[in-house]
Amino acid sequence: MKKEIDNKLNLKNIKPTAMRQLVLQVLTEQKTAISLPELEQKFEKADKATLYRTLKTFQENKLIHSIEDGSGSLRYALCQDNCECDPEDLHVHFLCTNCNQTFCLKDIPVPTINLPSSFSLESVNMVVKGVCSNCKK
Amino acid sequence: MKKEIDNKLNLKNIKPTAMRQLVLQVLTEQKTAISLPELEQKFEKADKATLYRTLKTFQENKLIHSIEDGSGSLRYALCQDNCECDPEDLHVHFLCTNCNQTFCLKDIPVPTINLPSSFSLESVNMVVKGVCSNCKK
DNA sequence: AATAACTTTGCAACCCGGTTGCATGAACTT
DNA sequence: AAGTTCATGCAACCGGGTTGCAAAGTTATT
Repeated sequence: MKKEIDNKLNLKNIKPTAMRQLVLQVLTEQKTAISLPELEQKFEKADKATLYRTLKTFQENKLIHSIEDGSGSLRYALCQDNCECDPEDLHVHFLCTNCNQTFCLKDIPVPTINLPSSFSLESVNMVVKGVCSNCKK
Repeated sequence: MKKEIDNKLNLKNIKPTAMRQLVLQVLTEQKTAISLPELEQKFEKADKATLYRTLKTFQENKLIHSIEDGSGSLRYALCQDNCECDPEDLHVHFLCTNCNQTFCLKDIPVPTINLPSSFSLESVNMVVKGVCSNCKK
């Protein structure tokens, strides 16, 4: 619903332009994390750079998070409601080596790592690769 | 020592060409995981494609492992002696956001993840980002 | 309502890591 | 020595990501 989309944007202090509404729409319908090229394909005609910058603003305002998907490219997915993208907020991601989809394992938080005390922690990227349930059959 | 280098190669069934000896030499001296472009710079004149293929054979023969370093590119480091690159053999990597070096945290194994039973596990890429001890001072 | 100031969009171009095709060259086989 | 196989070097390409810049759209100011 249009209202909800605008709401989400407003909540994160993102001006609701047409483009942004559309992109958020797609991200909302999307069950798996999506890459920029994939997002591009969801539109008839859309400019890569604009989408790129849209994702960037979304990420800066913590509406979405990104992960390196384990195959060299970035994927994006909506954050949980009160996610601040701090290490505690992060979950594990799963890349299916067959269908190439990336799943957010939202209920598997990234395990805590005991870094040497001389290292400081900012974020964690954890991607598990394997075969997903759809492809295993 | 030349002998040791050749030994390592032979042990993994890799024909010890001049190029391979040189690359293994560099990897041995290297304390942190190195990227292909970085490796290129270690030589006066060397072909990217050759280095690329050298790394690839090294990896196929489990002499080195690779990780997505958290900034979109791949880095390579020598495997531990009896590493088979199975999930149990893997360790956590650390990317310093300041000096951009990637450290193998050899004594921190990748934590076990309880995947939904419908998912099968092949490998794990875990990169922690933060500031390393050298840069923290 | 008109102008100025700022933001977003679209296009083109670029960068860079990774990768492949192909021809030459080295090493091993008979 | 001829033939096969494998390694190397060069060039070219691909694709994801990123930037500069000018046009279009918004918002603020008078």
